[in-house]
Amino acid sequence: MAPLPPLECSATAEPLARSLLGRYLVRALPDGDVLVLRIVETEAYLGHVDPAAHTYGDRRTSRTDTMYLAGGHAYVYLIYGMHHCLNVVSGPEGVGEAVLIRAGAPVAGVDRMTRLRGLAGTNGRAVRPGDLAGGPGRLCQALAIDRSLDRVNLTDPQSPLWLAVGEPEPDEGKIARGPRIGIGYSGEAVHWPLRFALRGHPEMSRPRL
DNA sequence: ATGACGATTTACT
DNA sequence: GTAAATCGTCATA
Repeated sequence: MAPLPPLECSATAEPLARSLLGRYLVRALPDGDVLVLRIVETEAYLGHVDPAAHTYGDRRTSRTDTMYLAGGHAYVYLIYGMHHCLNVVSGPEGVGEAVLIRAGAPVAGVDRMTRLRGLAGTNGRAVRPGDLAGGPGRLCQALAIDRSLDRVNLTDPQSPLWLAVGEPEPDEGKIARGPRIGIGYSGEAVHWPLRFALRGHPEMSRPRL
């Protein structure tokens, strides 16, 4: 699979969030296993104008510094003291925008992802759609993504985590949008329709679009 | 130095 | 439906 052209990530967050749908996230583990997820849900965070973004008002801290890198780098942070979230930095260097990867459909390495998620047991319980990577924290756990991958170059196939281009982009009609999840603190921005997903896809997080 | 809180998930009533 | 888990980050002092 071909890597995502770096130029595409210099787009602003909103169009990038749409164009990442249907693309592939490739995780090369230290032991050689390769895990692949097809991206089915994203959210755009618009930077200094966006009350929901970590970079609102151009806030610069040691954590948010990553969001000001050039588009195509990974921004990984810890949330609620226990889950990680993966973002694709967007826009040119110096602009604090990013796209949160909210859900993916398993393509390769399902067994390994199931174990990483702690759903392996022999206790016959079915793994239902969305259990593996239907949510930003689940997705990171399924791909063994943590802070050590912060600032990785996602446009380089040599990286332990990178973005690949596979099938042609989905039709606009297959893309649904709605308000973002979990940002109730952000005033008017609660209503901004910056969440994108492949319409009705079973692996997306709740509520489904 | 301290306190409040979060771009979530899970288990339980 | 509600609540607990759990800690780095950020603002205030």
